[in-house]
Amino acid sequence: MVSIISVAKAAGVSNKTVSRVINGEPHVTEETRERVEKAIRDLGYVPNMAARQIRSSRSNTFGIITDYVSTTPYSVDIVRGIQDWANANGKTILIANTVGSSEREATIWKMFQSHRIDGVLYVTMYRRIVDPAAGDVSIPTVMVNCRPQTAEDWPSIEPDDFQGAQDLTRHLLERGHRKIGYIRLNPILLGAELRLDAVRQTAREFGLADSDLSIRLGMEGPVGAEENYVFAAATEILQQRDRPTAIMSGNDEMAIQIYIAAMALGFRIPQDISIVGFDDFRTVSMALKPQLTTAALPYYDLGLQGAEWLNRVVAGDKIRPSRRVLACNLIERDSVCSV
Amino acid sequence: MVSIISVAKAAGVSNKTVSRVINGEPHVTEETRERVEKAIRDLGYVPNMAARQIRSSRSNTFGIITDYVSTTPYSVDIVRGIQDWANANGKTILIANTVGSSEREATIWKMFQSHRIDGVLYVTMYRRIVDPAAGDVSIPTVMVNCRPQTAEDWPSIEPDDFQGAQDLTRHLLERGHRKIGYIRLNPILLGAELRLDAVRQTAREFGLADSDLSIRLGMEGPVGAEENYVFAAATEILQQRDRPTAIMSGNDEMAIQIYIAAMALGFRIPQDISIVGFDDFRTVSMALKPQLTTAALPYYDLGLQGAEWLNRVVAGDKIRPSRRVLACNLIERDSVCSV
DNA sequence: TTGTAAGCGTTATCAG
DNA sequence: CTGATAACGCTTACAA
Repeated sequence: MVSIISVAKAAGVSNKTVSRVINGEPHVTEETRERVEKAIRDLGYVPNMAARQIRSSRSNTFGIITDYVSTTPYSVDIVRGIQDWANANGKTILIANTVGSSEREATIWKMFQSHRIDGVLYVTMYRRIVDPAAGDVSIPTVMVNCRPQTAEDWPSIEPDDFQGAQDLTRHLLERGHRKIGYIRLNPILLGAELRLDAVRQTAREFGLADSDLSIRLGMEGPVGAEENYVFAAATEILQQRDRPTAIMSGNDEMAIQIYIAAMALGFRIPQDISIVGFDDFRTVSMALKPQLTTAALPYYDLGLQGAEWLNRVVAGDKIRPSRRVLACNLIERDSVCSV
Repeated sequence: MVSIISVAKAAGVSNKTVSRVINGEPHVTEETRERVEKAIRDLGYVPNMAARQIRSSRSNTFGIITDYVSTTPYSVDIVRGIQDWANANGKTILIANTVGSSEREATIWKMFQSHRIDGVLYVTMYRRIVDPAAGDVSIPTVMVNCRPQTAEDWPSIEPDDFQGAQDLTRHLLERGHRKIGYIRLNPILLGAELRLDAVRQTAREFGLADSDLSIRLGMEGPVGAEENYVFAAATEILQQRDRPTAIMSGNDEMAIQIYIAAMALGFRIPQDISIVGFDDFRTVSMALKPQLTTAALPYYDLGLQGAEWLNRVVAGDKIRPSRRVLACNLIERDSVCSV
């Protein structure tokens, strides 16, 4: 492989001068610079990151450690956000998946160490509280879509499930819906409770009685192997005597079954029954007919801002507050109408 | 950071001996080994990959260059397969997305070079023929889910769309379906033609006339911004006088609209109309009610075997044939019944 | 403005 | 079986 020395020879200068040109340092004649640049081009020289790192002891690399994110369809946008930021800022990204194993997690931290990673983004697929097995390792870390169980040593950045569900509920209430069905997310998920609370609270603010809300459990059990009650729950809600005019789904995926349940009973969407989702998982929300009104999880921005934040932490900034929350914007499509 | 030298001092041996222990080389007394290992543990020593690489000139790193794969829900399993292999074999993975920009692609190849990557996995989200802008760079490469336009310099590994569609068609024909609707994938995709050909050919083999097949275009236009005719096409097919008893969908996602179209017309699935998908995109195929019978794209194995293959290429193996194809297995669920 | 020399943490070579 | 020493490609410190 062609090294800085061959370039120096070809250009008739010292290796240090080549280094200066490569790193855009000042104090190089325009003429020398051009000569060096020509030599670089002619020889096809590409700097060796490993050598650079070993000397400067900064790897310019961030690690992403995640449960399943990068291998699961749901939250890939977090990774995209991180990559875009890294890309724009000349950082390299290393991704590793724990797949839920804490043994594997320990291995990953070691691996990160051996690559002398500058910082870590700890990302989870579902928003949740975690207890990272970092062990003795101390690398600057920012948590994305999750937060630490114990002390707030590490900054975290999360979606605002509460506000998202609030907006969605208001959207319905402002369109005259006074009886609303809600099919709950798996209670294991942190978002489940927040979303449900928001629905309840907002309904109350608009003067609804608790009995105006038909709340049913949609899923239950360990993530990836849950029991699915959505279809049955939707069917039951829709067959009530004084049935709701709108159903809120714990997420977009569950909305598929609500659509099907509604149609099986002969209801038209949205004329007979309005439906909203949550997440804006587009493969579903845009494939449904009519397209689904939902609240978008700010995954891309979570990743982008998480990376940016980590960069600041690595640089030594002490940033407050150490917990940040990003809005879930309402995406209005065609599954809701006024009553 | 604690280096090999501090360990050597602590253990009272030379750096080379430490190196031997770390790399599991022979010719070290059991006793010496233990002393070194203790020192390593006590000091929390972790080898520096960059230093190792600089000396041995092998990075033990593979690069994944992809259009959108790792940032898009569809084919993340390819990446998972690669990561699992890498993980089991002590390789590091660098992922970069071109997002379709060939300018960006050139940058990525440079980046890979500067990390002295051992090999590249060129992965695409949809199966297609590509023309990699590797430029002058020559790193061992294996193509996954795609193949080169020109010479077959690079090995490729792809799903067998033809066989998958064939199995699906047979599955229907063997259950007595004699009139079949087919809603086509976007013709831009390589899989579209293969799947359609398989359907036509298989139907003919079973003695069906061309008129027994109702073939309609489901999508059209640039990927990511296509026109969607699925609902209309399904509705039209189902309203024919002598309507099909089964509809095959170009993929699982499109099947959502076929379900909805069928239900809107009052058909029950599968009693009145059987439906099959393609891909086994589980967020859809398992969320539908009844769950969708489909053919599974072998994404995980594509990744796993692609990585393994690349490893052999890097090691200098000349492997024939240079094009490999993996089966799309039929996944039988509940959306088909016999007539 | 440019060059020399040392050193980063490893592995390779070869001698003991 | 073990160790001294060179070498990898680069940056840093300092000298010219």
